[in-house]
Amino acid sequence: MRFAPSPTGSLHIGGARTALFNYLFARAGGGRLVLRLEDTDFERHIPGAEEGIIQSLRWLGIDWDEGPDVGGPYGPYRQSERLDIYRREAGRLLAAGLAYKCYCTPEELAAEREKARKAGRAPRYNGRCRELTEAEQAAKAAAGMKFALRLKVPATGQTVVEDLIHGPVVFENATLDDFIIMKSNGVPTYNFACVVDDATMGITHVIRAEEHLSNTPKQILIFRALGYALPVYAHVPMILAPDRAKLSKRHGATGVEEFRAQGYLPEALFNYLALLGWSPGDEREILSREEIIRDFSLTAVSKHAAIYDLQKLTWLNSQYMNALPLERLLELALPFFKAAELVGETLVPGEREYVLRVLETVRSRARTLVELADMACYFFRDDFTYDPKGVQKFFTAPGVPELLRAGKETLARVENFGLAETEAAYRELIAARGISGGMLIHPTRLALTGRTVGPGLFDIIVLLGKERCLERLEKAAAWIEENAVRK
RNA sequence: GGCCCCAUGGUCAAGUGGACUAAGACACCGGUCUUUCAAGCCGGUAACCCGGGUUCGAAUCCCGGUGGGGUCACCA
Repeated sequence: MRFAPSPTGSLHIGGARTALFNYLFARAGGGRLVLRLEDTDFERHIPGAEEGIIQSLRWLGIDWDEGPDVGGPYGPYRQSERLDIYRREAGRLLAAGLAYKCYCTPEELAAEREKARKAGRAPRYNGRCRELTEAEQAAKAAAGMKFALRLKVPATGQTVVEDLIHGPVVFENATLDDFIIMKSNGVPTYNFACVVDDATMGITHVIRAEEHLSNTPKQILIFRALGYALPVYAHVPMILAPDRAKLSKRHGATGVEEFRAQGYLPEALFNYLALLGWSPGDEREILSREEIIRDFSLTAVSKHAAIYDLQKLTWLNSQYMNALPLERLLELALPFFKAAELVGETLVPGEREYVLRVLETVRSRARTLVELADMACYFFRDDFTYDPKGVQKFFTAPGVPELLRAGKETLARVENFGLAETEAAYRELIAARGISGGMLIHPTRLALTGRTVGPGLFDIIVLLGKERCLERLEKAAAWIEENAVRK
């Protein structure tokens, strides 16, 4: 099987899901997966797109057995490097009389189409050049006119696509026209290059998005003309944006790279994408790569398009954030921590252990790595500000600075700075003052973190350590006095 | 518009003629836990597009509507 993107942009989740299904099918059935770049349109070619696509696929954990970057016995794997192969195959068709030269200009054809559209007819090529005599052809060639190659399509009969997901899909040949297989610049069109490659690369299964279903009869006709055996087709349903339309840039972040930047985990996206159009048939939703590979089957793929749901992806992401080994989470989170300048380029001795402890206490609250870095912020930096709403709520009562200093003194006296010890000390202070726990705990959290929400207070206290707690409590007390916060 | 595909809650999705008084998940709502916020746990609202057939029996099969999507390039 193969995944064949064109380097005209970044990999969006629709393409990623198609790649994923190819990958799953290959790995489940012991087949080979080949990555092929369809880069015959040099005008839409975007420099760097190929690298971006490869990077996105690898980040997701999808790998392939043959491709432009890893080589293989059927290379090259970029269509732009296979032009001689297409020309050779096209030459065969021409010689066999299965294709012919068309001297019509793009302008003429566009005019024809416009006329057909106005007349309410389907725009079809009229086959004008099909019956050109030798003499007429020679004349046009002598005049230096450029030509494209068209395939002779039978005017009658049917072409049937035997699709693994949809079953047989029948197309009337009469609805097709003599389409172009080689452009006048000597470059093949998509359908032709695709077929030649699938045939010469030994592709047995073509798994692609349903938008290609209507191309398939044309490709089958080319296969037959060339005399190659047909692959098995499976057209997977499309992924639609929440407005039910095909994915496009106006739908915001739909690229794999963007999800990555927003702090989604490859494990979560992999799992989510697999669930879009496929299910194991039971109630399991959180599945490992191995489970998915083991249970995946094309016949279990649904027929209808799916609308992706960011909320469910986010939920899955949070599930993975909580279930992954801490070491793995650290690896994934580190780039985000570095970007937020919570840690430096390299971790100083002991820092790794500290970060792991932070992750452990914070991760159940974060749904993405971006949120994680944000929530971990005050464990690494002192330069936070106090949440204004929190200030209103917890810093305005009279006596708060004094209370915070009392808390400071209390903590200062704790010998063994552990969870039980610090809490016991604080509870004692609360009891001695005859106040409710919240009256001390909330201002303390705000003083220590700048926030009103977060992990349990004593988890924070212990993790920050005595020294920083005392500093921050004093700093907050002074801040309140300086800023004369009053109700 | 022609051709093609599709149709179970807002979304993903189980279901392949009787086990359907239609699973499960996300989201939403309520409760519980609690120093806050999450997480967790418990519970709730919510669906077979419509109309005809076939059948003892239809979410499931057939036909027709309707709706949604895709595609109609010397793009891929």
